[in-house]
Amino acid sequence: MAKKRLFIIDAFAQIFRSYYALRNMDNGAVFGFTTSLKKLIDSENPEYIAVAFDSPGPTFRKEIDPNYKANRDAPPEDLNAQVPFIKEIIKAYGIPMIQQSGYEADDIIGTLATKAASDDLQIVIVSADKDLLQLVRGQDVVMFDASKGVHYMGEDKIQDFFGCEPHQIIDLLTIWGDSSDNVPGVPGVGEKGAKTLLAKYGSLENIYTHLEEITRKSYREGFEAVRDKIPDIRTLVTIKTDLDIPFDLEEMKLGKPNQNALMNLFTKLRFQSLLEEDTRDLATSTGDFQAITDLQTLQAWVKKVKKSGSFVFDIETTSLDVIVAELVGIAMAVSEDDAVYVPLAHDGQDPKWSAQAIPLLKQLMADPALTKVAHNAKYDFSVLTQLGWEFEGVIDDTMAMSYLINPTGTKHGLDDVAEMRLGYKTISFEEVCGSGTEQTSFAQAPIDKATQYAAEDADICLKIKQILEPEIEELGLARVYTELERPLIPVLSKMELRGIRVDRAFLAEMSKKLARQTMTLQIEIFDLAGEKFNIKSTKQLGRIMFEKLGLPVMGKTTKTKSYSTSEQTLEKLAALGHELPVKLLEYRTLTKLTGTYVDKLPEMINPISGRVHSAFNQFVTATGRLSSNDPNLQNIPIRTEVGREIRAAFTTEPGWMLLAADYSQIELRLLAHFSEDPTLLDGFTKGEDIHRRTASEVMGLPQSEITDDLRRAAKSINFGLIYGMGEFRLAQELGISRKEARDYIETYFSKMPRVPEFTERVIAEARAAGEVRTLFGRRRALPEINSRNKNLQRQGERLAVNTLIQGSAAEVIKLAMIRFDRMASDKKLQAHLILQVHDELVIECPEDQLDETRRSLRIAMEGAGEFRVPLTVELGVGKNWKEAKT
DNA sequence: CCAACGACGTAC
DNA sequence: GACGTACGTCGTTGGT
Repeated sequence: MAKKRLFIIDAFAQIFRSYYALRNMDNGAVFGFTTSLKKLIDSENPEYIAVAFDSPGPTFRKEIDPNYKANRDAPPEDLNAQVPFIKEIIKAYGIPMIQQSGYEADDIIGTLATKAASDDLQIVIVSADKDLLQLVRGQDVVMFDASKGVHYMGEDKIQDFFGCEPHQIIDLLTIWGDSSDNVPGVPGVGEKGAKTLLAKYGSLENIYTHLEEITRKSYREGFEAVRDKIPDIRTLVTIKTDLDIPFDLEEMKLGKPNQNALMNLFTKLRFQSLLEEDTRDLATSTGDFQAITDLQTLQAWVKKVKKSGSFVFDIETTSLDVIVAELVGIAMAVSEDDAVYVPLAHDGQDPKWSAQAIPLLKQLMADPALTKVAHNAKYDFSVLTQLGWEFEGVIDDTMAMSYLINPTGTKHGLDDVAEMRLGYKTISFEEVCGSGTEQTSFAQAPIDKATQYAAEDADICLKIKQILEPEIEELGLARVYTELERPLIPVLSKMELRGIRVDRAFLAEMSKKLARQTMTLQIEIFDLAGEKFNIKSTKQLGRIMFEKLGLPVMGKTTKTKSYSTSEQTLEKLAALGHELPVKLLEYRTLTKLTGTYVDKLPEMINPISGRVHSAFNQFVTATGRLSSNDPNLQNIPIRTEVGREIRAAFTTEPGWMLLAADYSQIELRLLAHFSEDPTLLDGFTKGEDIHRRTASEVMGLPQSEITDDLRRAAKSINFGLIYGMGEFRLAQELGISRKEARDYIETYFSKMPRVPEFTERVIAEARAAGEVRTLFGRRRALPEINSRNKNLQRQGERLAVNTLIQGSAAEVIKLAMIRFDRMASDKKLQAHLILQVHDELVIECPEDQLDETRRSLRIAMEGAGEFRVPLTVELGVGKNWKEAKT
């Protein structure tokens, strides 16, 4: 039988190597150490494993020779910061860490190797440090270096490295010394001399016996000079093998890692690849969940739910589209591993059953004393309210919790969170309903399979809640959760369900006009190019412009070394008097409009409601803004006249009106509030044109003398502050030199010093905490702000400032939405929120409620926060969105 | 045939 | 290398 193996890892050797190999990565040392540990375990499958650490304080060698390792720089601060994580990971793997005050890892390894090596146990030293070769003994003790081609190194390798016999290594090192550890050795004798002499005389002792025979004078003198010091040097280079450390082989037995702890660590460290890898082959659940198909059992469950005060639920439907979705069943859970599924409308089920069951379930949802918990509650809420169910009481959402805990980097789907937080792989929807063309509706799924799937989701959601809820509390996210994100969920649901009316005929007419213009442009472009080609292919276009027609290459090349044909490049070429780029710019504008909006919006009209129901996503952005998709209604054109025309297609029903309300300069007002800059505060308080006011202040001129150019410069800086703009970008923006841009910024900062003071404060706090917090306490982790990569650091600083301002503004408008929704329902207004576009709300209401709605909207928005400057809203009314904005 | 990606462009 | 946050379209690429 083969020997069992004990792998002993030289911790700092591995850590240093990883740190320098991955110095551009955040926590690179942790990542490198972890991956090589995993690789070692996977490829070698060790029976036993241990990690040896150097003692942090002075070692006995230092006492012998104060110069020992005195040449070493202190380890970089950001490496030290990573060590605790590495220890956590080793701990999660259940691997013992051994450290002995006053000794180095080498000594621990030496001792273990000597004590433990036996006929049954082979010691494998994991290190690339050749000094450790002195411990190698036949088959009992070998070295392992995964980074080299040769993995195992035995005694036979000693000749390669040292050119001497195994027993001569210590003598060799004593003579040679070790410059990296600042061990002197024999002066004047280097590697070559040491080897030759040892080969001739066999040992250091024998060299001294025959010292007079040595012909080279410098060698003789060297040996004479250190004769007294030889014992000390020998001690320095000799690895201890007799430390008094306990040795418990059983503890070193490699077991299963603590997946939960690892997942948490990898999540915290944002090691995406490790997270995926570690959960990839996890077993799926073989839980045994029951379906409820009789009234008595259901009644018992309802009773249990009421007694518990809260329950997790998850609905199963026929579609992800909430407008058409039909309810197929509901899963519920009140405690761990105790979930049920109530099938309601599976194929072949008796409709009498759902007629009995649904009222009981409805009653639960409408019970104000019961807290409901769901993952992505907006979906369940939407489907059920669409079907006429009513909700009272708190609805918790584990997706919201997951997002608030880590808004960047990770996904928040139930399956994703389960994998990450529980290390648990759920039954996939495909396993129940098939995939691709084979896919069937959930209603066709057999009830037993459906039960395992649906009840598991409820069970998982409950388990996730138990982990995330305390975390929300601990991370100080309770306020943003309970006051903002949670109450916003039904508001967004209602917005999505309501949708917006789109004038199909108007767009069809517009499409025709644009198609004619596009066709004309296309012909002109082919004419100028001298051939037909695909204008939308940047590759082909680049070839035509820069190779065939020889236009000057100005806008540099892109990442993939193709020519840039961006708007900026085309503008520059157009300015040189070239005709083709002018046509291309027009062509781009028109095809963009048709391709993205004019021809696409009609396709998005829901045949059932006749309206467009775009999604408003709450758990996507890094800052706390909403996002919108299918279609994205947050990037409908407004800057060009032809683009703005598209907004006229967003309309309302006869007898109804649209209201569009914008916050005026909300982000700059927040900048004024946070920085307490007197100029900004005064300007906003007096209702002045803020860009003109700042320009006046900075230039020391009355506002009446501020030219358009000066105002434009001030405006650019004002906005640039929010984004963390540098002088390079400002120069580009204003078409001035870098020096001029730098002067502008300097003058601005000197006249309004509170502003740079504010950004510096935010940055300093973000650096200290490794995260930034918004008005409501939302967090965004910013590991890059402490990176040793200067560019990443700068990036982190910009993100800190921008996230505070953008995120806080997003919170103000979210609160306004909640307030408006509540006011409208309190006042029994029929008004509905329709759209949110970051600083704008669009509402539709009956004409006869216009005044009341308008008042409520203004109050909801302007009163959404108390700041050092007023929040003001610009409010317009019209039959369509374009009209309402003017 | 499809998924992933790059380039580009729209919004705030 | 140089200003933040999103999403959609198109063409290309690199697989199946």
